[in-house]
Amino acid sequence: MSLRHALLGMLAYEPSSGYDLKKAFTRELGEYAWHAPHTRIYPELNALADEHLIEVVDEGARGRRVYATTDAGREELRRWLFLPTEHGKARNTDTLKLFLLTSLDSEDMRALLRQHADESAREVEKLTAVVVELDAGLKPGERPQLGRMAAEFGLRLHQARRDWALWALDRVAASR
Amino acid sequence: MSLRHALLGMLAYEPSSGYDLKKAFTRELGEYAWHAPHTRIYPELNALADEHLIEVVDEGARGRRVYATTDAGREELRRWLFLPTEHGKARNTDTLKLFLLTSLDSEDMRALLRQHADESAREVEKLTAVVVELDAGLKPGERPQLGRMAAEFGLRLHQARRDWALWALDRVAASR
DNA sequence: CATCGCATGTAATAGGTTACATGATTAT
DNA sequence: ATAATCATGTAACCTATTACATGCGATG
Repeated sequence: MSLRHALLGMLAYEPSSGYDLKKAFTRELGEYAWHAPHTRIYPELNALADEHLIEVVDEGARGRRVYATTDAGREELRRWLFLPTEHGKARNTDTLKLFLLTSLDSEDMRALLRQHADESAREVEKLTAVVVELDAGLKPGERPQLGRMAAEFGLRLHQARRDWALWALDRVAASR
Repeated sequence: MSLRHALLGMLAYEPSSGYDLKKAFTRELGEYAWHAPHTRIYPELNALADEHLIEVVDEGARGRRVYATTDAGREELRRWLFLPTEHGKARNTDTLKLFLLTSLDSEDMRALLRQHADESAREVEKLTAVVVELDAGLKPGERPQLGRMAAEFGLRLHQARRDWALWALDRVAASR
């Protein structure tokens, strides 16, 4: 049940409406960490509010409700964040596809590795540009920004994926 | 619906029983790519067999059924593997935890980054040992092994995570 | 002959996806 | 006025988790 903690964390970082959160999920968060459609976000917000882990701090036009994490919510978030990593419960489609490569014949395998290397290389380019842009507008002494951390993380992850794919291509070529 | 493709791929790589697959899911596959409990594996195997994407190739003691991927199954697997990566649908608890760091105060944040860096460093050590062992027993010209590819991938991923956490620690220290 | 691991399953519940739905406000 | 976007929801269906359950075969 990570969705509730994602919401708790995002609302602790910055009070937002369900609609705001929905948009955040379509950005960095949905790309690398966690995705949820609005049809899950709204019910979960209502449940969290019922349990007093979040609360309405503002109401706007069109029934807009801005939530923030309560003290109880922050405690629950902190508890969850410090929980040790659970092993052996991965669920990552991209990684799965890389693993299943070995069930293809060599030609298909090379083609797919090439595709993965190219895809990751493109992501590296894109994220490098994002990082340059973010760093240009940085004021010294500011608090660490979610977006900057996320971009750096994505960058390093894609570099690793790209390098792995190139390594694997070499390996397939060598074993002919 | 990645589970069916995970099964299709594993059975294409090597014919196995549901019990064999269950064990594979608790190893590399479940650690990095995809996890499923036996209560999902068996019903899905039955569904795949009904659709003639896999078939029983052997029966053993205690009702053991060994399945293999059919030609139709291989086609479906290939189609899925070559599908372009879907963006913005991530679901990765570890990465989520890294992102939500920024909602903690600086002290907690440093402690958690330290924890993540240590955890990844331990994984790097573990996987380096695995890689050394696998390479020692390698015959030249053998077909690329699932385990070796997986270990290398995990190794590079954890190196990237560790380096990111160390980078983030530096950054938090600098912003004080 | 007891215990451990093999091997598969059902049922209840929780969580996630997709399709459908509605109304308010802002910009053109 | 009209379209686009804001803002939230329900319902049906599918997928996943957890608890419970059973019997066979090998090993000591």
